[in-house]
Amino acid sequence: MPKPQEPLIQIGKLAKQLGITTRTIRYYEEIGLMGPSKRSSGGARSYNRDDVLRIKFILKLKELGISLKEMLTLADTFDTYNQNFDTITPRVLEILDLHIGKVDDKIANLSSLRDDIVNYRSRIAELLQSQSSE
Amino acid sequence: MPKPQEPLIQIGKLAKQLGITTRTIRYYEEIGLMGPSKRSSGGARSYNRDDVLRIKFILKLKELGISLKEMLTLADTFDTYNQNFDTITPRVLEILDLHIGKVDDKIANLSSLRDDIVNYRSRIAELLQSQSSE
DNA sequence: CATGTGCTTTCCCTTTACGTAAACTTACTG
DNA sequence: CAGTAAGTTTACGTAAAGGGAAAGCACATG
Repeated sequence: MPKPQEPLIQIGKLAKQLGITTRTIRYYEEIGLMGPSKRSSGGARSYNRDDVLRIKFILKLKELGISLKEMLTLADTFDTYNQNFDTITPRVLEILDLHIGKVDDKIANLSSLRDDIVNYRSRIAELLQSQSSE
Repeated sequence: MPKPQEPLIQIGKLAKQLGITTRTIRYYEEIGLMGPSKRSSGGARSYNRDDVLRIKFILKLKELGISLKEMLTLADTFDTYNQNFDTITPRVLEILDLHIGKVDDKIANLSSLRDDIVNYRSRIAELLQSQSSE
């Protein structure tokens, strides 16, 4: 039986929806971040909800500063993990912990830098203030 | 009179101290992030405390994800600001506010992503748990 | 049926932030 | 004085993440 009609979307619409270009989506497939996409009868790529979620996830990780290459090794591990659950999962946990640590570090750095900038800002604002009152 | 002996340092030592390469330091000068460096009689670059601070600041901004090009425009604005204080300072405040906003956004995103990862992690850990108890 | 729109692949181009090698000085050191 | 370590400039190379153009299908539409 034919699958219950999945909502499929074409690359152009998807790109517009995500605010990226079609090139980017094809690029992610090209380097193996996406796995070969299903095609319509005419050969056009089509994406379902899972595919969309995956791309969104990639974009999120990217925004975080994780490189596409790093994502690839993560993806590899997850794929392996699908095959023999027991042995590989601890490794996945390790990787996740490592990334949590990295994220924590980044947050801390950003916060401290934020403070620096705020201080800088108020020093300048004070200067302006004292000037105008003379 | 000769300046009170400033502590000067050569490029190699400085690079090692900062954990970067000499190429990087020369590159920052090359693109105008650093201004032409003073030279020893032999022509070797030498850096004082201010120079070192400046490079450290650059590295900090870089770690934050600000591109060298963005830093250049920031530097431009600050340099202009040194010349006619009154007119340019509001613009500097604007830029700083803008960057504070960006940093806030990044922190928020990272925090939410951190939560995602942590949740993911505990779901996997639970799976492992329930498996081993069967 | 011509035309337009959106898709396809292939291929070369671009930017960022340096790496790296070549060829040459300067300065110390045995 | 020969050697070596650290510096110099010039210039080409590289990895990452796509951009953009060319040439060709597929499908809808006046």
